[in-house]
Amino acid sequence: MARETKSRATMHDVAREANVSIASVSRFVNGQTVREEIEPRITKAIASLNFKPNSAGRALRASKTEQICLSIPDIANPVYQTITKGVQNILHETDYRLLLAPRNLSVEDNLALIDSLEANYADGFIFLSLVDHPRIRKAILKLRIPTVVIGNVQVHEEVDTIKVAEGAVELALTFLVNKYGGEVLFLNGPTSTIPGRNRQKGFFEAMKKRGIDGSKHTVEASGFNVDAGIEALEQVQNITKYRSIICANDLLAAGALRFLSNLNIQVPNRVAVIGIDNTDLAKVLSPSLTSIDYKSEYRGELAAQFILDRLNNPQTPYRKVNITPELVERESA
Amino acid sequence: MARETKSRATMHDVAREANVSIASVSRFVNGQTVREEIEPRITKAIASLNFKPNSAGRALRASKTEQICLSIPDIANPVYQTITKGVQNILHETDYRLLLAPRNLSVEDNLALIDSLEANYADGFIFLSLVDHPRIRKAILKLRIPTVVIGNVQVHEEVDTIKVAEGAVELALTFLVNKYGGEVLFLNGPTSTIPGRNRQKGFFEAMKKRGIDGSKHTVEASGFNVDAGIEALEQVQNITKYRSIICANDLLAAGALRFLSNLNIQVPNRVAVIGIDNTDLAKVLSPSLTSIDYKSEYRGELAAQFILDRLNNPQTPYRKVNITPELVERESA
DNA sequence: TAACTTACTGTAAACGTTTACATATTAGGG
DNA sequence: CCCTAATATGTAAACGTTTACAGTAAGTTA
Repeated sequence: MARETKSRATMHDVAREANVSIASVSRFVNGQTVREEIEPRITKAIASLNFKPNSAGRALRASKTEQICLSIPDIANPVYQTITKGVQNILHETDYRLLLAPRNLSVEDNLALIDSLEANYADGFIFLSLVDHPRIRKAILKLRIPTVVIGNVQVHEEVDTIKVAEGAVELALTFLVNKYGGEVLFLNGPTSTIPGRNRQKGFFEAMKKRGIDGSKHTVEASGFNVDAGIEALEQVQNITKYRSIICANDLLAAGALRFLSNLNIQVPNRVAVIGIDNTDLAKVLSPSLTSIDYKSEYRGELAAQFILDRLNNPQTPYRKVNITPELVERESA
Repeated sequence: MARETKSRATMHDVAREANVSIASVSRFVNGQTVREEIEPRITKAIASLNFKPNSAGRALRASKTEQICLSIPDIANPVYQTITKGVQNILHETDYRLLLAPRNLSVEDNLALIDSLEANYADGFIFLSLVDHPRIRKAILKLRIPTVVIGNVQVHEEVDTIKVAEGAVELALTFLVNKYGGEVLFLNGPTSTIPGRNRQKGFFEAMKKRGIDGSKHTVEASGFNVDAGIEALEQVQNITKYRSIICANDLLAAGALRFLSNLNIQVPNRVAVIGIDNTDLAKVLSPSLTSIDYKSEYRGELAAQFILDRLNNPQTPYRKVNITPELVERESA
């Protein structure tokens, strides 16, 4: 029982069948008007031959692939899944397909990916990286396709950018100090990453305002994941001297909750916990996690929309969006 | 400060620069051997012109896109994220790119997607759907590209298939009855879906063996998500007459934990909970979730590998893999 | 009716590769 | 040193679209 073997019908076949030129078929397929008399002939031929325009042919001639490439550090992290979902929400309404680039953890990963885009397999690029490097910035600026950068990469120039405004950690700190008083611990991710650096900076500055040296109240996990969070807290002596913990993302916060639960430390009565990102995870944890909402789905939607806008009109002025983070209160604080 | 404007170098340019024919450049780029004398000339020309072969040109001529399309019902579900990760693990080692199709919840979604693949934008297709329909099965069989079906769709014929063996629910039931005794409630997802039907069938059969009518102990949620799980349990009268709950996936289980925690019902002391899928979520919930491992990452890896194998050798015999589910014990049961 | 505009159609070239085929070069054997 | 076999190269034709251009038909105006 062999698979259907005869090759696909081409536009030529349709043209012959409809007794019309190939140019007319192309125009019809692309939504231009054709003489009333021939339209049904084309429609019929397309249907009877089950014609679908070959995307490679189109891509080659029109240099449009109808593909958008999305680069994220790690698909295992809910925040990137949420961003991906946002991107999909928008692309779904269009003819664009989503190309999901593999995890880009190192500078080399990123450079290789950006470089590969020169092969013209995508019309647009949404870039989201944990790491930052002059060569990455340079490579992005050299790209010939519309690019949106999500995150606080220092790309000053002609690239659409979607950041989250500073002050998220300050927001958390104020909330915790007002509500509970006492000392606050900051459970950060690796400071070798962009969010690690930025969130630490935010914490230090917020603490400084209160006349405290933030570095004495910070512990750095080896990654932005649950296990790293647990391990980092195991290094902290006398955890209960802290009234609350700010975690640099929801996964670290999940680790913190687990760690505290193992020690039978009540959350939030004894120690309060707050996360950052407000991913789906936050609702599901127990106690449910108070978290700073980074509006990830919206950021994804925005990024996709920016790409589409620029594809439609390359003259669109470059946009720099600053998302305002918001605290979402749940049980853990 | 305009973006780099001169267009990309083509193989022609490289050939001219290296003073060699375009065919030689093509052959060199594709790893065939060339005369020792000209190899450095080509290498140098490629570097100096920063040449990257245009993927549309290649795709058109060689009819190979170097893209694999993955279709999943919903990227918000951790189990599909895990499968996606598995696919990425394998593709990452190759030159293939991953195309993530938008959510395919309805029969129409699926048909439109499968149909669109006729446009030849992918070399292979990994299909994973919640719904089943004769037209879908027929459409899959008509596809001209290697296809792997993940899940219990009834495609008997020439398609690689990766299923999870029946008996997962039986496994859970036996475990719970042996450990706790008492009555068991089955919190299912929609029976309009494939997993909903299958898992229900598994439960009914397992109960029948014990002389019990499973339908009296089943509640059906409106979706495979947390909120649907909570809502469904709210309809159950006197939940504490059950000693344990089997949930059709981890998200429903998360809903169950939340529901029980709201009622201050101790898990597992009063009611035990078990999930299916064993996603990352299971470890993070509190209490951590005992779950039936469906080896999702592995299934993703397997699917990708099957595609690659068939692309390398179309004669590869069709494979039907049956994954054995395993119970992973944690705190919730 | 002629002249002009408008609206559509067809021809043919182009997009950047790969590859069949013919030709040129090199190596090997006697 | 010649003949044959093996290997590498170059030419040119595809792959399936889109689109500039020229041409035709139809409609409008005077």
